[in-house]
Amino acid sequence: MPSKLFVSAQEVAERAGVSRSAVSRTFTPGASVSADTRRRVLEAAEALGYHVNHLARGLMRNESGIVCLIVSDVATPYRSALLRELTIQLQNAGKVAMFVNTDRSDGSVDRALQQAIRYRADASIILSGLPDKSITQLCLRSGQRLVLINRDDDQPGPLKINLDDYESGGRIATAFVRAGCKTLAFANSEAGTPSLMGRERGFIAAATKLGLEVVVERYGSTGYEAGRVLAQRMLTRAERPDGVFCATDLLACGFMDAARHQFGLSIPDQLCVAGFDDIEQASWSSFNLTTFAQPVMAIATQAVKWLATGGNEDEPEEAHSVRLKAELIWRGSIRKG
Amino acid sequence: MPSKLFVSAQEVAERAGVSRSAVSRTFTPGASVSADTRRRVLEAAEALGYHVNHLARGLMRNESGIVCLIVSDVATPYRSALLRELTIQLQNAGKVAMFVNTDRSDGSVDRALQQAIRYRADASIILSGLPDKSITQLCLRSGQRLVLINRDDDQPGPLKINLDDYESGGRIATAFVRAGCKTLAFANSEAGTPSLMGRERGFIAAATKLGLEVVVERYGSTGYEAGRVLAQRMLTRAERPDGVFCATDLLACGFMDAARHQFGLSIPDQLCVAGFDDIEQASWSSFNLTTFAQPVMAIATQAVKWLATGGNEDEPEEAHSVRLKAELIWRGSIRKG
DNA sequence: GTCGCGCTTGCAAGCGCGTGCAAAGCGAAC
DNA sequence: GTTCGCTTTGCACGCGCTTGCAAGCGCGAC
Repeated sequence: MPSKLFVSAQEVAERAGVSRSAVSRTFTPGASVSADTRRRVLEAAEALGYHVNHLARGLMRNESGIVCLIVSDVATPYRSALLRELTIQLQNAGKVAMFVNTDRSDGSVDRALQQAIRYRADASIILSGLPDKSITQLCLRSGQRLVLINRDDDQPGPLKINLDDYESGGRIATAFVRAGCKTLAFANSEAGTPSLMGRERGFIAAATKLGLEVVVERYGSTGYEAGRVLAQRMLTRAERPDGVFCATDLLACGFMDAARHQFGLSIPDQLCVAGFDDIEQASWSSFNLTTFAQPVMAIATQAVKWLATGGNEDEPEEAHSVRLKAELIWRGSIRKG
Repeated sequence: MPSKLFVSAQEVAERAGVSRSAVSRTFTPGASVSADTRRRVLEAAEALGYHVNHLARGLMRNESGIVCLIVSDVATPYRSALLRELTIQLQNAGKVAMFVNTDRSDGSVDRALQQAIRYRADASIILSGLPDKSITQLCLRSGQRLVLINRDDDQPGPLKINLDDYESGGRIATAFVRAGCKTLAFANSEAGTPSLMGRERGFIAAATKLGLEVVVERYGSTGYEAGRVLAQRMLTRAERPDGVFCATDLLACGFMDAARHQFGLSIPDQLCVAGFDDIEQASWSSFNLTTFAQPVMAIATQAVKWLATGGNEDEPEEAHSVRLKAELIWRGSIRKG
């Protein structure tokens, strides 16, 4: 318990020889203060090291300026990239990011949202997991905005930002066929989130339409290790696939490493690989991975814009949903058709 | 401006038929409430969806529960790993993490600290950059704890957590010599932070003592691309180094990729490489990098412990400084001696 | 029956701030 | 000099909460 030593508006007022209201108004954009008063207040504030107490301000204004970011696996390249973009844009919008880490345990997201409520966050952005419907309702009733990124929930109210996962799956299938691949495969994790499943379904559908079957394997998380295991499973099959779409770049990295170092395969000559996310490592020359770029910046922009505009309650539900396009980044892990 | 719809203690009190104080006490650990009252309050709170307003609580208690994390380059593997560990441990300690992104611009860290002050953060943890002395003082005067990680500042007051960078440099020099390396080099960035320079100096000192000279190059940031450039510069020298210590793993990854794919060198046969940080990618089979592990967990533990114990003002200044050991992780990028 | 003790409970003050309201100040217009 | 209109200023209240204080209550001991 720190002794209360933060300097308050009262002290500034006394030093500047004005009323406390004058101090308050000086730090409230748009309030009516004469140039002279403002100057004296600012001088006193500077000298004393005064900074407006946003806790108290939030109490009055009923608007804390806090936005809660709810996310698991922060240390993952894609997640941390998105996080970075979000925090930067939030800062530029005058908000401050509060950060809650979730694990995969039940109710973890719910607890995170309760934390957001306790701090009266203006909004919460959910990058992982799905909250319980009741708590979502509580948030919305409390006037808290909600953004779901790649979550694909059907509750009305939150802003939902999604990608064209299904179509991307289709696009890459075509690319594999053009490259002359005969045996396609999809390497997925067991997570089974809507985005991952969308890619899978789109890939299978397009391949089928093109007259090719797709082998699907699902294992573990969306990380590097799972990619290695998937490679072991797939590359030992009687009919070895020669075109593999991995649900994420990390899976692809693990897959490629195993394919090359354990199976001695050459990419893209003997095996074509594609990923999804366009994490930094995808561009490293060890991988040189053809992949889909998550429009991280656009996602963040959309999310922050929604918070800023204060999105009307009465606008049509369609307005609460945004679909962005994942851009295909062509590198060297698929043969040129 | 959300209409005030958060439910307050008052409403809970009315519904439960008790006074507002009773509600407050129910949610204050250690306060005196009868089992019966507590039960009725909890029921009412549950029904109404009440959550204590931590903004108001912070105002009274003069303790917000907020800890501010100040960091640049969040999307970098090492940073995000540390961040992850910190947020998890903070959460377990009942704190909540507030997140401020800094760029490399002047005063960026100072602005971040001001943000921390505005929200009356109980503490700030600085992972990047260095604050101005005046603002550090202001923080301390205001009763805010400060933690500097790998920052090596000499101001008294903050807790300083550092590694044995110098000694690590020495250890790896020995390893190179044992592996039979004849021409050593140190690949550094231009950042020139104390930790990077410590590794450099320790490496040079040990190598010199062992009778070897060290070529030093510094370029760019601590990232992959800089590693590539450094490889280009170093591997085209007349006397090509055969043992290279890279200041960070990312540099090492870039260096290795260039060495293999551009110069056709085989690692560790023709070239030994070591890094620092032990980021996840270091363990990938494409790199299989011998490196030093940052004791991320221990760093976080130390930082959080310091916040919890409320560190006495009057304890000796030495207690404000912690030195941790980086563990050498032996993989395959250095020949066995 | 009375007293005293310990646990509960309500009252009220106050944390630092924003803001409506009315009084004050000031200059221009007549 | 008076009036009008606009800007600036201070007062006082309230945001939702914690907490010291004193009153209330139940109960066993005498």
